[in-house]
Amino acid sequence: MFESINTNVCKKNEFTSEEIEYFNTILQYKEVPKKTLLLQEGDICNFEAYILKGCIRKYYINENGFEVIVQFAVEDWWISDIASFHEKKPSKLFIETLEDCQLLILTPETKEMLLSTVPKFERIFRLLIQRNLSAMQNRLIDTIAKSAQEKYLEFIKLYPTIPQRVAQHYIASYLGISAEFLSKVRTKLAKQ
Amino acid sequence: MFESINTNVCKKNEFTSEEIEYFNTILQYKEVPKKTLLLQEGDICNFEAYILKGCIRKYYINENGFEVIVQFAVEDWWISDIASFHEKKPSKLFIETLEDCQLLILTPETKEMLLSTVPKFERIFRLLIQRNLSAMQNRLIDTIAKSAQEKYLEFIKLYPTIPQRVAQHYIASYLGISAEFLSKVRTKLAKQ
DNA sequence: TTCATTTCTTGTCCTAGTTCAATGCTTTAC
DNA sequence: GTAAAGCATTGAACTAGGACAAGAAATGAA
Repeated sequence: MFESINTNVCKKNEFTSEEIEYFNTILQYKEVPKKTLLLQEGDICNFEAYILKGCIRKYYINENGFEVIVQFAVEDWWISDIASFHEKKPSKLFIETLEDCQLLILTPETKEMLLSTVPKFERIFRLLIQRNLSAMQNRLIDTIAKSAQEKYLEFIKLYPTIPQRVAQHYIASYLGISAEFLSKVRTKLAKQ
Repeated sequence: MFESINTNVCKKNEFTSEEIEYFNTILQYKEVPKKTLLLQEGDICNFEAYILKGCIRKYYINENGFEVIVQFAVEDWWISDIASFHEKKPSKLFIETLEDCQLLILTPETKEMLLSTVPKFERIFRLLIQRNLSAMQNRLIDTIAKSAQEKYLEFIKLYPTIPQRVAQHYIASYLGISAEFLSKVRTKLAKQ
């Protein structure tokens, strides 16, 4: 059960087997059916979830009811609202399972225990956030500088498995274009 | 000279005066004239700069020569390409002073020294990145979900001092709209 | 003070992408 | 197995914002 998280998170063998074992005892296994809201606007996010199996979306609904998908997460990704989790403040986001999911959970308490027991994990999580920030920055740049078609091609190149798993209108919402226009882009591409 | 960085970075008095003093000896003071490139695409970013005085922009130029401003930074902000800095890989970004600047610099070496000597700083820098990530996420959402006028109003609300200091076309580039259209938005707002 | 450079504005025309509505196609739920 | 709901596609009409061009205003350098 822990193989994937151990190889993914503790990649470069900076950890002793005791440390990894401790890490594994800290994690809470959880199964969640599809279409479950793990977090709602206004809640304080009390988890960081590593996905063993399944697919999840994180999204924002603005004052006009307009929905923007902030992140898709599949196997071996983490999902959380970090700001809400760390600062214990109400989230502005929703997190919903799109498929039945198997998760490994850290809570604020267990994460705190982990970090104070094995401080080397600080670095792991900092790298995680850092990579997140880079990815978010690249996405912002693409959102501003690229056409709908370019964004879609970039998306399927970067996340080739996701289009097969999630409804197309979610991808449109992630890319910041209308579902109808994405459909038109796709038929145009198919004709070439 | 160090007052502002000490109150800003070490806010909650988690540090002893020796620790703060050590922090200050680590920082390198630097003056840079306006219109200086601190980082170019392809360089490895070797600094995290805290701005004592001045104004800086960080930007990306895509394959079509299209420019996107990723960040403005003024007094009491940090600026760097974190990904390039930490992973020592070539940057895709440019960083340029817009005014004469006074900076306090961390290099990979001095930061490493700081963190190994006073590990509590790990937390400070993690919080910094975390807030950065939140801000970037909000900006992405606004970029997708808001009209040009809404984005501009949001911008001047969030960063009221910046419009007086930087050329308008830079703000347009930050917002992801053309300079001409921003001008039209502004004249429309002025008429109301 | 002047000439040059950069920035801002305004107008015209154009297009990428939106909105709305209709239709058919897939899932899902009993 | 069928009804209902959710999805994807297509077309027609519309619009926010872009591209280009030309002039005005501001800034700066000598």
